[in-house]
Amino acid sequence: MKLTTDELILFNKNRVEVNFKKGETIIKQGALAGHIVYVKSGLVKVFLEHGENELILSLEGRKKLIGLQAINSNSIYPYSVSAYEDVSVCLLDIKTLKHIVGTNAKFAEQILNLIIEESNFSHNRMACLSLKQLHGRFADLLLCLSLRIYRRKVFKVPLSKKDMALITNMSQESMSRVIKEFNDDKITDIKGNRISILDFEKVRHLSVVG
Amino acid sequence: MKLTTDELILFNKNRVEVNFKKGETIIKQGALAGHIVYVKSGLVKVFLEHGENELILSLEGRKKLIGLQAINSNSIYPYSVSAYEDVSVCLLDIKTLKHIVGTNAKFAEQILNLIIEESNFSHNRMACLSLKQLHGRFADLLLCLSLRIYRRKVFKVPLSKKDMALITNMSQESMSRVIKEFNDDKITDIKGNRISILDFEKVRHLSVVG
DNA sequence: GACAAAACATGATTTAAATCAAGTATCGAT
DNA sequence: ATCGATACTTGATTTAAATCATGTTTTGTC
Repeated sequence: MKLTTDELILFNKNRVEVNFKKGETIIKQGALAGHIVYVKSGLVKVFLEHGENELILSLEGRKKLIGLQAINSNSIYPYSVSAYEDVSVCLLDIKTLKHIVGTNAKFAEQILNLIIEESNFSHNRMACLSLKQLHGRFADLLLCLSLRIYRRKVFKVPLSKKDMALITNMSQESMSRVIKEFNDDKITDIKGNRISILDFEKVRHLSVVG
Repeated sequence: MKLTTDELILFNKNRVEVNFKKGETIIKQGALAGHIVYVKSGLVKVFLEHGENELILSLEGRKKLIGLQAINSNSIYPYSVSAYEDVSVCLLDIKTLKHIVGTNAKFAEQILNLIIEESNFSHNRMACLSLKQLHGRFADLLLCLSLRIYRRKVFKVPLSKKDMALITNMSQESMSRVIKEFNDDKITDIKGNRISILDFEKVRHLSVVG
């Protein structure tokens, strides 16, 4: 999503640039929100901490705003965010943002649109996780990486197989088997952390049929 | 959620009251959004249509606003809504609402808060569906009905066992067995469409442990 | 009230996927 | 280069829950 002039002005006034190392926590669920995060580079995961388990809500890459949900009454982050690789971000003071949202209706409308978009994305992910099985879920991850994050058919990911298993809500062993099948069927060519999508239509089909 | 003065003024100016019969579609996913729905009475389901399947996003009862996600750029409803029983609603013209959102920042902020709240609810539901198993999911349904919708421990629902199975994403047969177990263990007393929660703490516990 | 049609219950079987188990490959540190 | 640790693979077993199959109860209709 492109940023508007309003948002760019805001950025230039209040930005603090920070780098996070691989594995570091960028946003902690439950903490009082001090800022919204704009990802300049690197891949991050947005996730719910739920007792022992975690549920990954989304992967986000460059040019994404994260933490907008904390612009609410209590200013508590409703999820955690951590870095899959070294990440560079801008931190935007949440009070400033809240002030602008409360006074500039056009700006508020745009933030609203961003959150609605995320809400729809989240609903789709819910459908993916609860209606599809292994192959469909992995196909969805491939589509997400290829279309939303890297915008190519061949790319390197900072994700281990274990990470991918967590994202698609399956066991590590199942992940291994699914990848093997995709490779054997010439749908993908996945070696180490290099992913090549060979048959995009088949991936899309598997995503649809579940 | 209580409505503010602003919202009430809006209501009084633009409301059209409509009744829907059990089973009727109130909002159709993919359609151009003409209005936002305020539920005056009756239980409705909000759901994604996903090929043959459907994924129930939430149950909503009286005093809820539904369809806020359609206040976005393209004004397309991102989900369907239908009536579990005879339902009485107010329809609010979406153009009017959009206009107010675009000009009154305080109002926009409130809508934003509502959508953020729904977004958090939705994330929790995602966690429920993908991390918990049968008993935990059913416990969550009981908590939702008892705390969010009816605000009592004994209530009648317009839901068949099949409906409840769909909501908790399990088969009808599993639903039967889970209910039997809950009744046998004196956690609930469910007969026909009357639900009594006998041991609230146990329900809460089952919801937590999954 | 009789009948068909749903809704519901329950036991047996099957299935998808997790877990368990045992291995190999890869990576990082010394 | 060696060692240990971690990541990954792959087959065997187990498990949760769906499906299948059948029976029973409830509901609505004429």
